[in-house]
Amino acid sequence: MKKKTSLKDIAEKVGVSVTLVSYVLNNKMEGRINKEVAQKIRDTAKKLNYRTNQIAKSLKTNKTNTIGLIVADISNPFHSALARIIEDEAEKFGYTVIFGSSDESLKKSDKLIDIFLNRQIDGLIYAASENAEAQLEDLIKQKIPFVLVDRYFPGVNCSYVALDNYSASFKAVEYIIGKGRKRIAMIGYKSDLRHLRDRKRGYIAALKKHKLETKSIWMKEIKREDELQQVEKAMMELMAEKTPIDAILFGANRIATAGLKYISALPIKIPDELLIVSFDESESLDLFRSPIDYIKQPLRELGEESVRLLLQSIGKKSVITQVNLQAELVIRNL
Amino acid sequence: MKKKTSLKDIAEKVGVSVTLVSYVLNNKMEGRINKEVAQKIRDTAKKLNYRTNQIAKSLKTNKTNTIGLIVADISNPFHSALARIIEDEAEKFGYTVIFGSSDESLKKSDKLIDIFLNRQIDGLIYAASENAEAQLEDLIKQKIPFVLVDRYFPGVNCSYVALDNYSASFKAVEYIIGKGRKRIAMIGYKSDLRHLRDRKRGYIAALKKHKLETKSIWMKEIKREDELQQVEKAMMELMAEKTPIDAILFGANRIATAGLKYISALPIKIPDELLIVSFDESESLDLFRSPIDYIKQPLRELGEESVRLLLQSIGKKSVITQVNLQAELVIRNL
DNA sequence: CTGAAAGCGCTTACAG
DNA sequence: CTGAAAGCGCTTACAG
Repeated sequence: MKKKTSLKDIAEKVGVSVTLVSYVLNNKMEGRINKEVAQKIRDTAKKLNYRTNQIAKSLKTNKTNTIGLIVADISNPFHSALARIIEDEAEKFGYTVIFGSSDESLKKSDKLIDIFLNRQIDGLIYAASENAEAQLEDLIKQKIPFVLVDRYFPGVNCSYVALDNYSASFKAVEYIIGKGRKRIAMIGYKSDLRHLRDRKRGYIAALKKHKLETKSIWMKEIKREDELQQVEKAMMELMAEKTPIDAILFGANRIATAGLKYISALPIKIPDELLIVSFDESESLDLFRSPIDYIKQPLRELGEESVRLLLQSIGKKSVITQVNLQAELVIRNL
Repeated sequence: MKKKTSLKDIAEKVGVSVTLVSYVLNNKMEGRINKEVAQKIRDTAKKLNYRTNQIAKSLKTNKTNTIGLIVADISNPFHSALARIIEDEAEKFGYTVIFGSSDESLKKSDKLIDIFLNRQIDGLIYAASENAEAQLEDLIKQKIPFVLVDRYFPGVNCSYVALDNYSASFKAVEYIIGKGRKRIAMIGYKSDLRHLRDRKRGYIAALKKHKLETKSIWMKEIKREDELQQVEKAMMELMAEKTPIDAILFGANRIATAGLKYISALPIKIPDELLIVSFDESESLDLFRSPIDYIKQPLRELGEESVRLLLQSIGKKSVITQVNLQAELVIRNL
């Protein structure tokens, strides 16, 4: 790579000081600088193909205009859709995004945070995983600006933007009940993550409110490993009962995809014999035999708001804002 | 944010020079440094919670250990899956990834490249869009290490890792022909991008080789805007013929998703009346009435190889390597 | 075995 | 209206 041109190169060429070049190229002291000199500097910069060295600038200004984004897995459609929105919103404010996938592992996220902090990110948008409390407290102690997205931790006093998972779940189950279903199951992840627990709580609460049966074997909790087999097993158990279930709520997009794959091989009438509602959008829902109802997360708001909150807390004293957005229930079987 | 501890802080605390601290923390001159002093430096670094300032280091070493990744849209499953693989592979070599979505727009990619270069990325992995030739020549002229992924440009002499799209398409159509189909259509994007043209060429070539009819109205080219409607219109036209088509090749995952949505409302027997093959994997293919055959891209190789080629060309004199990987045809209807 | 010093490419008070 | 100079936090030849 040939040497890049620096402010000094321009200064020498034009015959002025580096200071002046810096002012002109940054549009500072506009009124006070000789128009002609300024123009000459600009022309020369263009001619020499000058490019600001952000690294040098960052070192001096202590600002990198970079946001770190940690999600569980960038290849998960939910996360990549979120990433795209965050990218666009960040770009509006002159920020670039570096990203990493934690695979829900504390160790990996620790490592990512470490790398990101070494790189002097201005702030972090973070879909934290289980048992991240200590890690988050540490970020707070270090006064690193960050905003949680999608996830939240009751014991940790920090900003977040997430779904109101309890209400979303509650609403979905009430809708199912309204359709006359009585034997309603749910498959969710076995996890202490609050947002996932809230989904389960909403499910139970809606059943209780309407005095419907809540059987513990109807609340299936699966591990993330071998998702496909786990969901399959859960479905089999649910269908094996003498009086089978007549509705099911899938607690996440990947569970739905796995569940639908299983059901697609079965001769059940959907939705007549089994009403299905899922969390999150996904292609699978559209292309199943009959379109599946789902709980639509306000992705755009999630992404945009998390960027806005983060930028707000960067620099300024951090006001803690916690947002739980409402979901929309998308009904396709009328 | 409270002041971070620097090498100087450690040096003062221990009572040695900054030089020495730098050496120790970077494991340089290992044999030549007093063990005890070294240990003391390490201990103090840990105690003061020292964190390398990568920005300062980068300014000095002229290396950021950062890769820029530009895809059309990070929320497209194909791209996000690729991004994940690139992330993991880059991480193995100590690189972090910053990303941006170009939306197939030259203007946006120009802007992203500009931003990335200002940030002194060490190299770029780029899924370039139409008419990018001049832009790429410019990168070459500036000696920016970069590798194209997924896309390639016949006139541009640079490294790339992509599918052998011609063969993939050819193979898929031969498979269709082997199934006894005679009236085979294809829907692809209207685009001069070489990899997309190669898919069309492979389709035509296979038909010709087997002396099958090639009707121009069977080769539908749609615009990326209003994909859904465009595909719908194309499908309607194809189905409207007196003797309808008996097979179709979808030229990309989004086209397949749109096409399947349309077909799912139709009372056609799949695959008996219409054999469907699609480029790329996607959930839709699994959950359609009957699983859809597809051309599987070697995503892992694409991602890993692009990182490897890039790292190879960073620093070293760039050897140009062009790779066209073979696709795998995944058959589900036996 | 260790340190003083230059320098990476910027910004910005300060002085004139 | 303009410039000399310090300094951001590192690395690294050079000297001893």
